[in-house]
Amino acid sequence: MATLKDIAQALDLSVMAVSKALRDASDISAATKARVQEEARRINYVPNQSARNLRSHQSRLFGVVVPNVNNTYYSNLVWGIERQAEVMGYQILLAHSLDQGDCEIAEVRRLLARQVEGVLLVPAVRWQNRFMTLELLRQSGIPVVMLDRYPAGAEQFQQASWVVCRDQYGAELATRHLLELGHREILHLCGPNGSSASAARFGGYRKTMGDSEAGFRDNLVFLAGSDIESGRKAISQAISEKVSFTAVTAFNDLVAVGAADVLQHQGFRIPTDVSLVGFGDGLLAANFRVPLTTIRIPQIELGTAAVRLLEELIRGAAVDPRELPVELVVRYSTARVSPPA
Amino acid sequence: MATLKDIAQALDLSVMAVSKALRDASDISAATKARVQEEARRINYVPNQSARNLRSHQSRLFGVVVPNVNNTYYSNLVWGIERQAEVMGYQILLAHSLDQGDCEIAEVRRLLARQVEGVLLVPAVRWQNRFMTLELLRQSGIPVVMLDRYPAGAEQFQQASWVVCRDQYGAELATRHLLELGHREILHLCGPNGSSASAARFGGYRKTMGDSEAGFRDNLVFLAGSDIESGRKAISQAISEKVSFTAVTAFNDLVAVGAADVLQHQGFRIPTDVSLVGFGDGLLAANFRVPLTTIRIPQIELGTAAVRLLEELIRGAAVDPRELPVELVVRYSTARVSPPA
DNA sequence: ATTTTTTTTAGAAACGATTTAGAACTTTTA
DNA sequence: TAAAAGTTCTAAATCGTTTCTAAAAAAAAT
Repeated sequence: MATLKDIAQALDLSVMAVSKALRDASDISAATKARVQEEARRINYVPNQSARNLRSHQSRLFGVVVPNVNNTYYSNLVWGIERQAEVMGYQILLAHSLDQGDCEIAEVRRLLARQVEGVLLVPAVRWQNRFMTLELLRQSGIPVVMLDRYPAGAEQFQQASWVVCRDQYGAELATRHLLELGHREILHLCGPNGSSASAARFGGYRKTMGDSEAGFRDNLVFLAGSDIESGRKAISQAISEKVSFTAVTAFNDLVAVGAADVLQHQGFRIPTDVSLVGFGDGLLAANFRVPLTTIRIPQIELGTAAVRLLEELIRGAAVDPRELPVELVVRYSTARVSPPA
Repeated sequence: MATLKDIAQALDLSVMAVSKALRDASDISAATKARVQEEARRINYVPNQSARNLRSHQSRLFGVVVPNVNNTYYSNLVWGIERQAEVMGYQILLAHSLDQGDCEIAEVRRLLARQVEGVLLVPAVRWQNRFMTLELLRQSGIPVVMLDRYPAGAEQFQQASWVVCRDQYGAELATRHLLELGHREILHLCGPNGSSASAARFGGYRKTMGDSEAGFRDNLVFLAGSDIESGRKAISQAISEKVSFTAVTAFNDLVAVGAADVLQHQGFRIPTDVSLVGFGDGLLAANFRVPLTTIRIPQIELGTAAVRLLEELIRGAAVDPRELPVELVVRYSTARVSPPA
């Protein structure tokens, strides 16, 4: 592999001059720069980032930790992150937490070993110690931006911030939409415990129900999770408990899909018998068996916004967390409540 | 950030001894190792990978280039890759080619600058020069494993290999399935030009049709691509050309979904009027409006197998490309052909 | 007690770039 | 014409680790 030294020798220059020429420094003549650049191209010179990094303490590397890229929601975040990072001249190291705290911290440690300049993190929902990762990052002086969710009390970490969507408002929109269609018995299938997004969406549901004539009743709330299977289980439980309902709000599209699956198998028609609202608006929502009414999250923007925040943190600025807007997308899984048979 | 030196000073040892102790070298006493490891933990020591890499020429880094992680198919590959890489002690740098040759080569160059020990690549379908990337990698002495597709003639690159699925066989399965259901007029919606996968799947379709009594007719073949929109366009063209057909084989699930969308809008019922087979079996296939009969690709295994091949290449072994098995998954988008009205 | 062998630790150099400081040369200014 | 200023390049030190070589200490053998 060619090095600066090779170029320097070929052109009878100092290594320094070559280094500076390639970085377009001001104190190198245009003629020399041209010669150097040509030679560099000729021998296919690729700078050694490890050496550069070691000396300059600039890795131009971001670490990204998501539960799994398998999930479209997270892969959209990663996509947004990578696109924006590339624009700003950074590359990304991708790691998976599997939503487990111990994996998360192990991965962050590995990222730190690579001298990443910042970390983008979808915090694992299950922590043994909620702040361990943030604490480690603080100790290392590495800023972090969380996406999608964040632990309550994260404000105390100066080098941390987060980008989420307006979860509570989104859930309010969803619930209000159902109320306006005449539904009164509306289930809520909660997301995983320990996720601020779950809490916020549940909060939006509870508030809207409480403010309505329907009122909030906690026997209409079921713990699901964030995947299809959890949606199946939750709705099955609701059915087996013989709860009466005409509509369902789900933590996300996958939970909605799982619920829809079971409902249809049990003979409920959607939306004739049961209306259903998802959250997220991934590819699946629009193309599901019955296209889902859902709350649209600007997933890619979540990623790009997070990188922008991270850059500000790196520059030492104090940044406020951001909340991105959401909107209701009405498709075919919701309809006016049908009069009781 | 704590360094080896800090530990050495605290324990009154040489930097070397500490370095070796942490790597569990054979010529350091157990007592010293214990002391060192304890101190390392105490001060939260994280080794500097850049320095390590610079000196030892081992980055323990793989570069991964996919068109976009947005696409579930590719994100599944990335997931498989990362999982296996982690097992083998490697981290991954993720980059996007957008399926464009110039992006691809630029990204590979950036990966090389990071001293990656190997590259995993889904080659862009559009090359200005098909072998440019492989050539660059050969020059740099970095092995590469391609996934999903590869340029014809790639055998000449000793440090390159690839992992694909049995594309041709899969298309044969799909076509035969339709023939067995009594279909004779079967469309094929091709994948992008320049992809070996497209060619192989088309080949499987052509062979099976040619061998059957139905025979192969090229007016039943339409160029689509790899996304939903391209599926829409291709089927629209088929309809506008007034081609008579009772079944469709699509390059992948997304193309199938796009086609189904248009078909249903135009009043065709699936599978009553038109049978449809996808390829891939992503999340969407099982949960689409009408659950798709499709060819299952072991996407995650594709990723893990690729990493294993890459490791062999790194060890200097000559490896043969791999073909992973596929299987037909019958759902609800295919049915016996209905007698002409 | 001396030599040999084995175990354990230390020193110096190196990896490939950048930072800092300053030298050599040219041009401008007084 | 000498001093000041600007331009262009160079030398040496350095980043944090590992490799290579060798020295010191401990244990075993004579």
